[in-house]
Amino acid sequence: MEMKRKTTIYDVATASGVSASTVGAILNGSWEKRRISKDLADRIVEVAGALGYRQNRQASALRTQRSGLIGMILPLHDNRYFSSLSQAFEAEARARNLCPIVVSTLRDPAEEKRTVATLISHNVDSLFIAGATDPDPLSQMCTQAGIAHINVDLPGSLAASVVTNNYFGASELTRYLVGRSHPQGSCSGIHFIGGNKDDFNTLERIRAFQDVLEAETGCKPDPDQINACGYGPDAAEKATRALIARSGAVPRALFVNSTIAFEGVFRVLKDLPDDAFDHFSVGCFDWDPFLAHLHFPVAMVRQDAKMLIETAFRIIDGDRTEGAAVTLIKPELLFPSA
Amino acid sequence: MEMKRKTTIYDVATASGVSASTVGAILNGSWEKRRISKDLADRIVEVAGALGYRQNRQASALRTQRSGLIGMILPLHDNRYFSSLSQAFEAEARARNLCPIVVSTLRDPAEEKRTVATLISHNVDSLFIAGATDPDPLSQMCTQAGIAHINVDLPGSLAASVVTNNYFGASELTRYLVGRSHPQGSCSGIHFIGGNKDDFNTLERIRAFQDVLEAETGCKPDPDQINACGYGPDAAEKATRALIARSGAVPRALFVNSTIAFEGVFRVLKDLPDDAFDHFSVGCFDWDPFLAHLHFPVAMVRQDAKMLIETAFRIIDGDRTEGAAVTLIKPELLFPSA
DNA sequence: GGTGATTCCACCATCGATGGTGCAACGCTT
DNA sequence: AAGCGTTGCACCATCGATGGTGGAATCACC
Repeated sequence: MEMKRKTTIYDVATASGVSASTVGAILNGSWEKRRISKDLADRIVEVAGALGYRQNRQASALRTQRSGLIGMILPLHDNRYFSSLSQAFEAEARARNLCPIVVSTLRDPAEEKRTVATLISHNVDSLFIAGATDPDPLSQMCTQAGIAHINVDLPGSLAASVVTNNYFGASELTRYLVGRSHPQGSCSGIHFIGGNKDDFNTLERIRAFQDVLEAETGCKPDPDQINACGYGPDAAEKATRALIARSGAVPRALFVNSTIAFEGVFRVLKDLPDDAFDHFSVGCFDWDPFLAHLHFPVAMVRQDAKMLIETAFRIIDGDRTEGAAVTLIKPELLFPSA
Repeated sequence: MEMKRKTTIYDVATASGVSASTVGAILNGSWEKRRISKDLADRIVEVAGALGYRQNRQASALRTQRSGLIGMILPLHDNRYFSSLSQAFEAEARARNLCPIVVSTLRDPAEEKRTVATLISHNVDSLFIAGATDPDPLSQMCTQAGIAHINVDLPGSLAASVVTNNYFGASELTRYLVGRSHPQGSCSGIHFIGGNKDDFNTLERIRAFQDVLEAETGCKPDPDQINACGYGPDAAEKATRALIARSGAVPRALFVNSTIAFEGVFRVLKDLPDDAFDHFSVGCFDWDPFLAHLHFPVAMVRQDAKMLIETAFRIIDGDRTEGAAVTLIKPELLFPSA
């Protein structure tokens, strides 16, 4: 069973007494076009099976300029939203008979460039740039290499983008929070926590937060009600503690900008007395099944990973590099009915 | 900026008036061995940069028999444990200058085979088989193709394996649950939910559950206290409801066999009155940050993804295909102190 | 100046699959 | 039987990078 070298079409050819090109044509399905008899085809397929032949994709790719690989970069795997992007990406790739390569780049622009360079070297047939902190240079690299690509989750200006309608989701979430807050005329005590101000999505959500707050309460939120303290639970925890320490009380409402940030916020909230939540409501942009069932209600905005990916594929398949259109995908709103 | 064909070493060669082999040697770092002057090397590197040259890995792979790709299959992405395996795998791959390909196979043996066949076609330099329902046939495929591989998370009999010490983790978790249950002399009312009886890990955990239950209470658990109702929240939810309906009351303790199953169990528990948890304890094999802070305490066993992957790499790097040794990795125990 | 040792680079076959092209062999027509 | 169209397959160049080998040019030294 041990084999030093993989069996090639030449092995199959000599083993069955036909030419390698014939074997190749049969094994890659183009045998009818090459008018090879079905009898021969069947025989060769059998021999190939017996010899354990498997196509060498690099040789094929070298010749045909198609690798059969499709790449996606994203910030990290260990996150419900991003891993559901992976899952959806994979399903679509599989349906197209492509081998998915999903690599996380840890929100590091340098790592993003390195990774894209690697994927280009491996000749991915197309590339999904998801959640890249700096998508445009990546677009340039792809364009120069002639690789079809698309931005997902975060828009870029040099390629088509498919992103969640953050403004819509954040507006609705803010509206929900304001609706549960008293007194209605004030916007103080309603805070935004998490995310990064360099991040387009966060900016959109902040914009919605501010707009809705002002529209609903008639009061312009103070800058220190908005704390884009980064990703990561630790920063969010610290920010939440500071918030409570500063105001001396629990805020009226919190808009938490990711489940990751929520982890940190939660470390604080879980220790509060139960009655602290009587006039306090919390929302989270992003979804986690357990958040629906904490000892206090949490409103969530769930991004539609499947639709994001499907839409992106539809655009890439269409192959129209028509500028840098941005397609918005509506998120799902999961608000406690109580 | 638009480019129809990627620039090759030949383009760089003609552009700079040297031979392609010289360019190749310079661009892949073997120029010193080939005694090429540093002056020339510098000049070529510059030209290559200006032309936007990127190595064609398929051509390189075809020639050198090393693709620079490394594969891992796993059941699914959208899960904290598996996605942390991905994350750890990627870090190690990156450190070795390999491009990681992680593909989920949805616990489907046929999909596992198809995926491994694809990865072999792409000539991955080595393959991690994580959580495969049927690892041995995959081992055979790899062996025939001469591809180094290793089982992770679930052991196989044809290759080295690195798996969590499930028996240890489940023993400790069961001991914890029993220790909080009353009356101490009985084992009834302590249930195991989730997982699959075809799954080695589940079997190990059940074995530990039974052994510890018997050792601690002196009573052999009834078969219907163990319900490996599969993965997926829905089945677990149904099983939990049935359990409560059957016994007419909340059980004394639940051993939930994954966070996914926990989602289902939780849908039931969250609706129970608070005093239902007075004499009720819950444990979950696998970790989730939010589980630590529900309105009732949850003991968790956290598998050490980083150590699993690092150990597997160490074995693969060592390259000793010494039979099918199984290396056990201790999980972390996260039990509420209260 | 001649011989040998270096230095530095060019030439060329090779990896495996692919597809354009060439060409026997066979069948059919008149 | 000559002419012509088909059928069915073989031949061969090619994709881009790599590394063994050959050899021109320069240098050292007697």
